Amino acid sequence: MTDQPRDTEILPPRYDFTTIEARWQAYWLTHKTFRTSSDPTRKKAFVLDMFPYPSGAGLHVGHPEGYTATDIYSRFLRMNGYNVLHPMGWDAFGLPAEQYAIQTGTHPAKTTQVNINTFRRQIQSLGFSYDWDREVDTTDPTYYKWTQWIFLQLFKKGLAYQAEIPVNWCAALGTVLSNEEVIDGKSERGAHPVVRVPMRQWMLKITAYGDDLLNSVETLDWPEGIKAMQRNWIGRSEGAEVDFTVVGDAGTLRVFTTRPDTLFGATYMVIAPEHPLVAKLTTPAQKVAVEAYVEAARHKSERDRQAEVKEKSGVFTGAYATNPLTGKDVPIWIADYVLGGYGTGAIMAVPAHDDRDFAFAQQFGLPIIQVVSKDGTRWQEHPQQALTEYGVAVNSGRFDGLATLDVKKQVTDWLVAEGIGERKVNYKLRDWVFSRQRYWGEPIPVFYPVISAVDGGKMREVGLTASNVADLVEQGSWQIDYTTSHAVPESELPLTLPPTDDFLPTGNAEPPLAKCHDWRFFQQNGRWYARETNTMPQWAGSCWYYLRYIDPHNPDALASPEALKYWLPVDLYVGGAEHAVLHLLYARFWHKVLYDLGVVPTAEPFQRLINQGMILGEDGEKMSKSRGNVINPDDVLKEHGADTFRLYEMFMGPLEQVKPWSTRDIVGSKRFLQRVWNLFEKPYVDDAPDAAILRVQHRLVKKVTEDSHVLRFNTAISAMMIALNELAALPALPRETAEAFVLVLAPYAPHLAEELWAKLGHAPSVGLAPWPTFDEALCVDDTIEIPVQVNGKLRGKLQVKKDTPADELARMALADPAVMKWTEGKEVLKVIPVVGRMVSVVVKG
RNA sequence: GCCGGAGUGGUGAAAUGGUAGACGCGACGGACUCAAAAUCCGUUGGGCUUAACGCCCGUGAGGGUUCAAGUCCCUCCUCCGGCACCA
Repeated sequence: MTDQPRDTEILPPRYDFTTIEARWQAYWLTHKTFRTSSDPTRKKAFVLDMFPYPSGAGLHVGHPEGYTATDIYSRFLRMNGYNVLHPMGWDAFGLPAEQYAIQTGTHPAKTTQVNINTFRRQIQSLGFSYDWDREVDTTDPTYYKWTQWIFLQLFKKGLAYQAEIPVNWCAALGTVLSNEEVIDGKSERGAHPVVRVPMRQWMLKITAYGDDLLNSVETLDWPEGIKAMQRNWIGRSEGAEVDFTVVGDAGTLRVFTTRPDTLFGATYMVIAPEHPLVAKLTTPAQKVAVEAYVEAARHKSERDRQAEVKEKSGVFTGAYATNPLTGKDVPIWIADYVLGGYGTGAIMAVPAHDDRDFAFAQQFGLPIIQVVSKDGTRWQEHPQQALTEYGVAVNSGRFDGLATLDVKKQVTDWLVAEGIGERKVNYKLRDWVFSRQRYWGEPIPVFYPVISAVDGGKMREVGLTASNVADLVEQGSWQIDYTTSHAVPESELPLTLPPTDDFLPTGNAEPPLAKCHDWRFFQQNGRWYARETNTMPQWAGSCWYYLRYIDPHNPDALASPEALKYWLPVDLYVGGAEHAVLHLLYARFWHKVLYDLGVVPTAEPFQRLINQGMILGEDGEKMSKSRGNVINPDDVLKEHGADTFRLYEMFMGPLEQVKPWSTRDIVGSKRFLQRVWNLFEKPYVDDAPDAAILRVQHRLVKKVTEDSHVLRFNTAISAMMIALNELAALPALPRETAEAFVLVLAPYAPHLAEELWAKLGHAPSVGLAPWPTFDEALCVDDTIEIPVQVNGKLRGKLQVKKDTPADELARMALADPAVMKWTEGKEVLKVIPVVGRMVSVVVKG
């Protein structure tokens, strides 16, 4: 082994990816090869990745998948003359850094910087063509200045408000979570228990944009599934609110229904346990039972409630209300299958035509009256289930025989005319709980007056320190007047986080910032004020980062209007489907607010969206530490190099598809690059390629061009492999063909392409060289093979000139011996020649 | 239950309604080598066969449209993702 020195005269040098990749990565960085600037004279493309949260675990093999796709696309567009904005940044506020800080005592700012550096190094080692001068970091005060600025615009428009509402409190995380962050009654992060408790919170009125967010979903070039999820989450439903008069009491009980046509079948009513009228409606005889039920419902977790979907629970209040259509009195029940937070928190129950009401009525023996029928006939027996589909009205007095849609309209008209109801649209979407009781987030730029608990006057005491004020507030002799919120003046932004070491949660609902007295309390014109100590959720920074990329160093605006006009909207946005609701809905909301303010010129931020499919472990399961099936990108890079890694991830299958990693298969991509290297070790000739080689070349360029346009990178790579297989057989390589090959390879394996481009005698960078062209006519062989089918089965093949006309094809097909075997003695009914494609013969007998 | 998406060789996959399985992996056979690795060449959907020629079957199941269906239509099954007491 050791006594056999490598004979460099005979063996071609191996493809040395380590040296090549280091060389070109350094070149691109120092020369800022891919730096971008606005240029209104050029066509633009904004190609965006969902920026990562820089976790301590480092890059995952899932990250490079989307990043490689956008990088190939960006490089492809650049070579095709586009001015491409392709940036990267860090979504660096958030719970994990803070959790880590709590465990280790390391300040989150420090952890975050370390993690960002790791991520940047890893991302750069993949050779992506980002414009690093545009890197953004959501935790940078010059960045979050504008996050706070946007919050102030929301505040001024009345879209940010405080409310004392039941929120999703997660004790383990020490913070509240938005509805979107709670999955199955547990926190999205960490799966910790979540309970509903009332707390003062900052809210964003996303519901004000419900219709807008819903309607413009239609204009987006997004995957159908994501659009459906957005529609679903917004959950618009049209119906009516109806007043029922409570018996023996002048009051009314208002319900929301989407089926006013079934009012005749409303045989009882249900109010939520949280409903404000519970106490008033409950009769003395039922008081004990109702109070016990309400108390039990309050202590049920979300999870408990969901566990009993099949089994309903409830208690009769003792009260009755009058059905306005039938005039009959119906009992009012209280049950937790009616949600306090949706509609009016009360329903009219129509057990015959609603599954939930049916189950409840069955369980408690309440009457079930059919008022809709599929065919006009009535049930002869007790029904087994509710009929929820539309049909025609029965048992509905003057509406009998009318179709459901007509009954809906007429009943609603009647309710409106009588003044006991109105048309109403409801949304599942709730306002966004925007405050978090954590340290590592953007401070909410709001403050409140500190007032005396004794006389309510504003404090003018002199000679006090912030600590004194904190003590007085603690003792309760002074109070913070949360009802009077003042915005921090825009000129004072950013309101920076105090650099405290005491960032641990307080153990109760009070945020860590409350402990920073010198930051929290300040005096102005002799009066004391207290800053808001809640911070913003992680989603805030990611709601608008794509805008900052457009003009990242602008000190006077989040971005200049000219730059925004040039670059918006994002032409391609690639990221994981896990952000289908949260990030994409929030970002769209902020964008629409900014659009209404005239800050951004488009109604939607992300015109086209693609979700890359998850990369699974080799066992076909989701990668996770506990399964031990995690592939570390650093290891792959070290062993195979960045070009191989990129190529393999794209060759695995369609971008959108979920696919398992295969350590075995990746060698195929590496072999390909090695063989490309070997190909360019051949001598070059300057003669024009002959027709056969020219055909290989033009087919290659055509296929890669077309597939790159539509992001079908797997088939583009396959086309390169096919071309390589053909060219590898040649003794020498025509220069023209060699150059075309390097150029189409460049977006996919950029390091190797730069190396070969230099080897061909060109100056860098191949990434900025013009894309090669192809001639459709040169892609087709002069003679082509035409299959002949007889009765749908392949029976023969014709070798013909490519332009052979239809009648000639038909004649040749019928004269072909292989075909004649199947037509002999049979009647030829029809011959269908398709020029350049095939001939189909139909025979009988 | 509802909403999305997908079912093709041993395997990742490919196929404007027009020769199903390109390309890659693996496997098998061969070359090179003392040998191995690497590399190169060949074969590789299943079955039948007089095995050179050739035939039958085959894209989750069943129907339909068409000269022609993996592709379009209907019914069903399975898997994946999301939502789920929202009246």
